[in-house]
Amino acid sequence: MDRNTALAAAEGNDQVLDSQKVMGTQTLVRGLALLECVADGVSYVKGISSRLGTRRSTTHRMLSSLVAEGYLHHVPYRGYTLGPQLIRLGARALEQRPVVGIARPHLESLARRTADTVHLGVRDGNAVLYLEKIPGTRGLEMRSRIGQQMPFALTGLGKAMMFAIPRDRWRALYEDGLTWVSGDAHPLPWPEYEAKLDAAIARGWTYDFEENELGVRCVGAPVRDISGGVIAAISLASPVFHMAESRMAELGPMLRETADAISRELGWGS
Amino acid sequence: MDRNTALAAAEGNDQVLDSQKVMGTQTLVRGLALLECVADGVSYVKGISSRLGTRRSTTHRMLSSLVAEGYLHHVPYRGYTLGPQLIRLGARALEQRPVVGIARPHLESLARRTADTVHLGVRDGNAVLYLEKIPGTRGLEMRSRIGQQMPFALTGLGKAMMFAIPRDRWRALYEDGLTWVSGDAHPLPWPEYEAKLDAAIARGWTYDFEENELGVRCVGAPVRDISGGVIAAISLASPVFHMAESRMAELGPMLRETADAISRELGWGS
DNA sequence: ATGCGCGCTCCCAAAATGTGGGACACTCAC
DNA sequence: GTGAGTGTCCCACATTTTGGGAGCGCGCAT
Repeated sequence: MDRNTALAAAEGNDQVLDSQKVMGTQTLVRGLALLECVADGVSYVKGISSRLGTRRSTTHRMLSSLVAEGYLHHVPYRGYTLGPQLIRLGARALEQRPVVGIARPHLESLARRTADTVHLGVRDGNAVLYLEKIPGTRGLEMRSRIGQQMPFALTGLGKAMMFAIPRDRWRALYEDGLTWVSGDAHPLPWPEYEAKLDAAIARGWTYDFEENELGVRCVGAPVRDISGGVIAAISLASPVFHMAESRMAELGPMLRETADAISRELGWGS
Repeated sequence: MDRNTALAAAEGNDQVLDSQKVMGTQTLVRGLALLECVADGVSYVKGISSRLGTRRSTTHRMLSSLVAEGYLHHVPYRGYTLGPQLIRLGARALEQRPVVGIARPHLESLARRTADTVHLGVRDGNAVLYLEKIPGTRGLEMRSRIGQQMPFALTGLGKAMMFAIPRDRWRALYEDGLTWVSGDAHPLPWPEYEAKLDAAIARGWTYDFEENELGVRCVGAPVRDISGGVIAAISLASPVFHMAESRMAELGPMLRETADAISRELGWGS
């Protein structure tokens, strides 16, 4: 089955075992892989079938089904793009996360008081997934978007969620984060990173000094649920100009209070 | 296959033939139906399998695959919810629509000048699908959300897109819209509806007087692309209090100009 | 203007894939 | 406790999927 090896190779990491896993749904899994493929901008049959390792006729069959169900949008001879059903389901998926609805008013209050950009994110594998964003009102827009992923270890959000991750896994996440970096980031060297994370845990909130995006600093804090585990994090971000170290130190407690208020609504400490 | 008839009925229009269509992807189509099922809040195995018409073991197999791929989130003995991959793909699907990115600055400008809620939507079957929303700054929040659907014929957005729909299909869309209405809407009777739509076409923008949501009025205008066809629409909405008829008449031309500016960027009239 | 690559739509035999029945351990709610 | 329902196996059967092929049409590049 060269298809499986191809898929495993495409996935890149420890998914090699995955391909062996839940068997009995080849068509379904292939269809989902096809969606990812289109999500990555591969919009023509040839590219898709070569990336999936399926023949043209098989690929066409799946494409037609996905188009018929509204998961793909199709313009003949112009290619395939993600369809309206995915927009709908994506919105539903957000609604179904209790933390989003509960956090929103708290985040709005934070945004009003600080004028900075507010984020809510959860862990998704080795990434942070943004669930909510309230743009700052200083006229300088962050590039982040709901549904976007960022390296877990190199964001204020991710570092706040590190609080609940066993120390022996920090290094792996840190190393993974380095593989994401483009030009405009200067991550800390490891020993310093670890030390700063320890300090953040003692303090109760995290700092990010342009480590992920040049010119942007942020402050983050973890959100916990009824089990006491960290299930999300919030952050405040702004251009360096508005984020002097002294101001960050003032924002920290505010972040932490907001995060704790959300946590309490989720049942934390009750 | 009663599942297919149910699906076809849910789709509403000429999809009845569809169920016979693209065969050879049963597992994929079932898996997608499963996602919709979970999206509708059916989160337990029993409910899902009965709605899909599949046996427990088959349902479990699909569920496990979807969880493994991140399309579903699973808490043992607590049920299934839509997963992070759908949030990601939903966001990508939005990015892949050129109209969203092109319209955004125009919509932001409109929002700043009017302080009302701005919407961008496209047609999705018999519904309007919101692609963008900029909340008004009058403190009164609309319930609408990106990714949400509304009855096509009963919204300012939908009526603006009616401009390009052959007159002989208006009635069907109107009737379909009536099947959506909850308590808080008073749709116009048909003859009046048709007359007002004619007037709107002559004028170049649409009005909606609380027909879809009680207490909310809106003004809409169509967006065209290079082909000249209407591919989207924009609208301004606010509580009745801020939407006197006189003000709506002033907003109309502004809406139309913004819509046309977006259309031109999409290649309209070039 | 012409050609070629590729997209779209059929068909069909072979076989790989998915199905569903059954059994057992476990969890949760009543 | 008890029972309904979930999570996890296994396996023989046959339905479903596969992919090769052939034809037509579109559009890009030369």
